[in-house]
Order: sequence, then C-alpha cells, then structure tokens
Amino acid sequence: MTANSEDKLLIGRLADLAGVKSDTIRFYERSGLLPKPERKASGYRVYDAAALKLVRFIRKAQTLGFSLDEIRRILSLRGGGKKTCDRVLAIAEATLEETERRLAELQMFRDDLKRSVASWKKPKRQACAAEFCALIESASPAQNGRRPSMLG
Amino acid sequence: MTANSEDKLLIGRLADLAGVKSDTIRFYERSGLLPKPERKASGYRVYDAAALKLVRFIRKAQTLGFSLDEIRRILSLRGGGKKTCDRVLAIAEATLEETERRLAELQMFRDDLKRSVASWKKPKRQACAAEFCALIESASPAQNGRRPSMLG
DNA sequence: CTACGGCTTGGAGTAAGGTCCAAGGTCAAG
DNA sequence: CTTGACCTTGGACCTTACTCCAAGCCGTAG
Repeated sequence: MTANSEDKLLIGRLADLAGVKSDTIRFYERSGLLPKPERKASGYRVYDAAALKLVRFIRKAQTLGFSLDEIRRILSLRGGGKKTCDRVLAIAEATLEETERRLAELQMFRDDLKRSVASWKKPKRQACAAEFCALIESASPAQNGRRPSMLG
Repeated sequence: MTANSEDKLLIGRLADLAGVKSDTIRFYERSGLLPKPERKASGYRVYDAAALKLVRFIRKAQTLGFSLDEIRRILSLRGGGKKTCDRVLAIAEATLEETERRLAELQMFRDDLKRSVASWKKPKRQACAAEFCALIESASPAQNGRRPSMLG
C-alpha cells in the first residue's frame, strides 16, 4: 500500500492540490525550499505525497508570519542530532516570545475595534473615521513598523 | 503654547523621532501617505507634530498588518460625513473579522508551541526539529499562503 | 497524423516597500 | 571663509515572492 504509481504527481497536479501555481513550485525548488524531484525520462518532474506535505507546510508557515528564508532555515534543521535540537529549542522559544508579543498587540487592537464598531452602530455617530485612526494609532506595544523577524 | 518655532522639524529630525529614514519620509510623501509639507525659502521640508503623529500612525498600522495602500485608503476617510462613516463602519467590521481569524490562528500556534517548548526542555528529547515542523504544519484554519487583505 | 493540453527551460517582468547615490545648495560653528 | 552636517532632486537599485512568456518537447485521444 506504499508508493504505488498513483501516488505520483506531476507538477500541475501537485500545484492544484497545494493551491498554488506550477511556477510557484518551480520557484520554491530554485529557492532551495523543495528538494529536486525525481524526473521521468521525458524530464517531467515527479512528486509524491511528501512533496505535497512540504508545500502545504511552506504555505502554512507563511500565514503564521514566517518568510521563505526563515522557512528554509527551519526546514534545514530536520534530522539533526542533539546540537541541532538545542538550536531548534532556541528558535522555538524566540518564536514563542515574538508570537506572544504579536498576539497581545492584535488582541488589544481587536478589543478596541470591537468596542468602537459597537458604539458606531448605535445611531448618531460621525467622528468614526477619526476614531478608527486614533484606535490604530494607540494600539500599543511595538513602537516601530514592519514585521520583525522571529528567529535570531 | 501652540506651534512655536521649536515644534518645527526638518526631515532628518522627524525621521529620527519616528524611527525611520529620511528617504522613507520622502517615499511616503511621493506615495501620497503624507501631505506635502511646508518648505523653507531654501527648499527644506518643514514638519510639525501632526506629521510625526502621522508617520507613527503609518508604522503602527503596518505592524497591525495593513499595507501602505490600505493605510492610504483609511487615511483618506478622515473628515468625511455620514456616508463616509458607513464606509468606515464596513471597513472596520471587515477588519475585525479578519483580525479575529488571525488571532485564533496565532493563538493556537502559540499554545502548541508553548506545550512543545515545555516538553523539549525536559531532558532527553530529540525529535524536536521534526516536531517543530509538524506543529507549524497543523496550525489549523487558513489553508493557504500569504496574508489576506482586510478591507473589501 | 493532427490536435491539444501539460511539461521543459531561461529569462524578463511585477508589485510592494523601501534604500542608495551623485551633484549640488544651506547653514551654524570656528 | 572654510568645514561639516544636513538638505534638495532625479533616478537607479534592492529584496521578497512570485508570475509570465517564448520556444519547444511529451503524450494521449480522435
């Protein structure tokens, strides 16, 4: 029941199943995120279920805020020994801290936003645009622009 | 006590106070995020406290996940009447929903991560790299890549 | 045999968000 | 009156993450 020929995917099928375009798969390969796949005699790339998992992993990690570069570094840790494990632990802890920070900020923003939306729904309010701005403005912690990198 | 000459900032000072580079300020101006500032006879841009607030607003909004384009649209709503207010409400509600989604996902990831880090700290564990990956992999909701746009 | 869709490659293009540079003007201090 | 820090402009360049294109094989259905 393992790896019969029906498990094999060509690039377009893999892309569809993962919800990306073929070009994206090739791009990930070029970028070192996906290993070079087997090839048919014709040169066609042949993928298996593991490749699909991997592409889905990459997409998932992206939604969590990791850059492709960070994802590459995370993936490169797989299958290491004790030393690697310490490194993973360090990264995981840094990620956790950063995630907590983002979470707190987002939560506060959510609460403020919720309150404001409720108050704007009660008839007669008009300063809402200004308030909406003020609310973003005072959304607390992180002082300063663009998403910071987790992973030291 | 309002707007004496000490409130006026040149671009470099404004940039420092906002934690960005002068080039970024000029870029924001070109992009229509900041209004054209007053100029000295020499051509130097002259800013006031409002400009500083605005730059900080932009940075803050970015950390909350808004793109410059979204920020521009939000800012353009300031000072509108009842009609604008309905629009703001709609945007705010969409933003709220999207924020809830992101929050839920991030929270779940945080919890898993926390649990794992704790377990890895107890002596003798070694599959942690693989686990770290599995954990990102199963982080639930959003199926599919890149940050979605709040704001319809 | 002919279509037609899927695959190959290399390379160019895109959008977002900056970042840097050269050539030159401004201004306060010494 | 010279230094040196800061300002001006236009335009080139950078990174990230794709996305598209042309020219040409592959593979199966009619």
